[in-house]
Parts: sequence; structure tokens; C-alpha cells
Amino acid sequence: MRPRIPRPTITRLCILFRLLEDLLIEGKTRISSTELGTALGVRPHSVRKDINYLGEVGDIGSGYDTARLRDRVRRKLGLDRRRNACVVGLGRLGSAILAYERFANSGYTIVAGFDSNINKLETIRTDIELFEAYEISDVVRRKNVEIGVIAVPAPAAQEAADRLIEGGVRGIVNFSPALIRHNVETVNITNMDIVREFTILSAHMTLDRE
Amino acid sequence: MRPRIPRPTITRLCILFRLLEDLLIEGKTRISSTELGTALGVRPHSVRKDINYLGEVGDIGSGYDTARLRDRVRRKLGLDRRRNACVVGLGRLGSAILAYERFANSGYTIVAGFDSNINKLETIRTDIELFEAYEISDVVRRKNVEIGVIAVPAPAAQEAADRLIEGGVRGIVNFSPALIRHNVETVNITNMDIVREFTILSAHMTLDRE
DNA sequence: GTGTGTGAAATTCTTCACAGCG
DNA sequence: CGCTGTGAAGAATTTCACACAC
Repeated sequence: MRPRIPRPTITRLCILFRLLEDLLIEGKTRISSTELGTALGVRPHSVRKDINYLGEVGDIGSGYDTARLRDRVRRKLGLDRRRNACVVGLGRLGSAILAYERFANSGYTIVAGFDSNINKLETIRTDIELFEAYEISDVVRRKNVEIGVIAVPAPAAQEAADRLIEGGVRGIVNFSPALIRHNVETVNITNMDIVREFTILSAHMTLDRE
Repeated sequence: MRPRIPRPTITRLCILFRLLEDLLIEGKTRISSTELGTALGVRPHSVRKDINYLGEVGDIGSGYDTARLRDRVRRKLGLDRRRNACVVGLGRLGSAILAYERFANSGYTIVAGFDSNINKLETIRTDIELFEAYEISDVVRRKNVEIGVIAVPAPAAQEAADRLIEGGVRGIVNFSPALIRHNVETVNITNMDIVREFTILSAHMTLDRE
């Protein structure tokens, strides 16, 4: 058996996956690692190395069959599996996510929204079922939610995460700046804090000058 | 002179920076690498190693002076410098960012919003100056904008980036799924695509089982 | 004993080099 | 000759171990 796939490679393969879907829509049936590298902004070597973790899939001398490669990525990374998600916190950001049209054909279905403020639950226009925050763990378990999005203010983030994990989610996207603590090995957390990203960009502006 | 700071360390120091500010608000004047590691979810070794790139700053035997460490991070990463930002695309997400209260005391000021749809410019209630999309590069240059946020649909993202770069931004936060191409060495791009993150989490759910 | 600073070891990841196929 | 697959070299990063100060 082949070694396990490195984390950075997993990330790049997910990006590659989306690129391949776009290329197929454009009608591109064959593609080389050089072309993929140009589109992805990386060297052809890296593209081949990454793809190679999927096993042999290219045709030596003539590049990759776009559809076959796409299928191979999808299969290996388990992207053919549909997953349910939910959103905790229905302020501006949370409701923007509920309404985000790109989830439509993505394989991910947002099946619930939560907020502690009852007024918000009544105000928001959406087809997605909305619940009070105390119901998080029950609803997550009952609806088989695997991914939770945290869109609450920082002080409420840990509590939201605890309830999501209690309900059994296996992935969390945390939009708050709070550092989430957890001791469950099976849960992955991704942080998406725009102010943090501003800070990192700012630091690079300062340091890259050297 | 000490070696240049590795990228992952820069990222972690930015996270540390915010943690230190929170700790100071809580009144914690001294802290050890062990405590920091617990809060950050990393080993104490790593915390010390990261901090060490700033030069000596701790007191051997008794940890770090919180304020001094904060100042040192801020100084070294240039976070004391205020920077202007702008948002391109004023849909749900874009206007949520314009209204995001956390920018208030962050050191970042959003000084402009752009959209190609004139109706949106008239509908949105905000104190931030709004412009039509064709004005991007002019306004960016005139207002000295260093960071641009892309919150437009994928097909419009490359054009938005080109105009931002033309205006002279040095950092871009791209919320669209589009892969931005650019050949300017001095511009950093951060991608924040929620569907991509769902995909990566999903892949880990599949692969971590092994 | 507790806790930092730092060179060295270990690990992970990236880049390269080239065999081999079309 | 262009292109993939892959083992090996190289680089970057993380982890460790221990000297030294309080």
C-alpha cells in the first residue's frame, strides 16, 4: 500500500478537484500537468506528485483524461459522499451563508440554522429549518449533520463548538476569532477569520521587504 | 542578524498577537510558554521557538511579560502600522464585511466599497464611501488602499483582482472560488472559500479513518 | 524546580532527475 | 520529443534535549 497522503497534498487535491470540474464544463477532455500547474500556480512536478498519491491515473506521454482524473480525486477523497451542514449564528454573515447559492450543486446541504435570539429565527426568510441554540446537539444528531459553521461572536464560539461536537459533527468552520479548544480526536476545525487574515497579510507586507 | 521568519511562524505569531491582547484585557501580566501553548493548541516548544525569532524577550525562569511580548510581536511584524482596505462586490457577503463591527479597533479601516450594480450602491446603508467598479484602481491609488477584499462571483474575480493590483494593493483576500492569476511579486493573496473548506474537511473525514 | 533560549535531530514536504511509454 | 511515474536529493519545518538563569 502507498503512504498516506500529506496534508498539504489533500488541500491541493481539493482545489484541483474544483478546477477539473470547471475544465470539464469548458469541454476540455485532456490536460497535462504543465497546464494544470499554470492554472493552479504551482510547478508541474508538484502537480504530478500530488496526483501520484491517487495511484497511476495518467497516460504516459499524453497527459491526463480530465474526467478520469476528476473521478479518481473524487473517489479517493470521498467527495462523492453528500454531507449535511448547519450554521450557528444568524447575523449578517450567518444568514449570508444560509443564502449562499453556491451550495446548491456542491454536495453539501445546509439542513439547519441556529440562533439564540428568537426574533431572528422569525425574521429570516429561508427554506432552511431554523432552531433555537439550545437545540443544537439534538438537531445535529437527528439530522445527521457532519459539518458545523460557527458564525457567532467570539464569546459564544466555544459553547457553539461544544454543542456541535456533542451532537457529533466531524468538521467545523469557525468564522469567529476565538481559539476553539476540544479534545476529540475525530473533529477537524478550520479557522476563517478575516481580521486575522488582514493581520497576516499586513505582517507579510512588512517582512517581505527584507 | 537572525534568519528570516518562516511563513508558518508568521501565521502563528499573528494568532499569538491577538491572544496576547485578550490576555492583557483580562489583566494577565505574565505568562509562560506552557500556558500559551495550551491556549493556542500547540506544544510549549513550538511557542518558544516562534517567539525566539523575535529575539530574546522572555525572562528565563519566570516566563514572559505579556505586554512586552505583545509589543515585541507588534513591532516586529509591523502591526502597529494602520492600513486601509476596500471591498469589491457588495452582495450579502460584501455588505456583511462592510458592516463588520470588529474592524473598528483592529487597525484596519475599510475606506471604500465597489460594485458594478449602481442600484446596490444606492441601497446599502453605510458610512463607507461607495463607488462603481470601474473606479477601483483610481480610488485604491488615491485613498492609499493596501488590502482588497474580493466578494464577487467567480467569473468577475480575476478582473477585480487585476484592478486592485493595478491600483497598487499589496494584499488580497479572495472569498470567491476562482484561482487568481497574477505576476506581481509584491502581492499576497489569501483564499477564503467556504465550499473549498467544506471539501477539505470532507476529505479529512474520509482519509483520517485510516 | 520552573521556565527560557537555542543548536541539533527528526520529520515532513518540495523539488529534482530520469527511466520509460506513446 | 513531450509527458507521466517515482525514487532520491534537498529544503523547510517541527520536535527534541539540554544549558543556563531565577
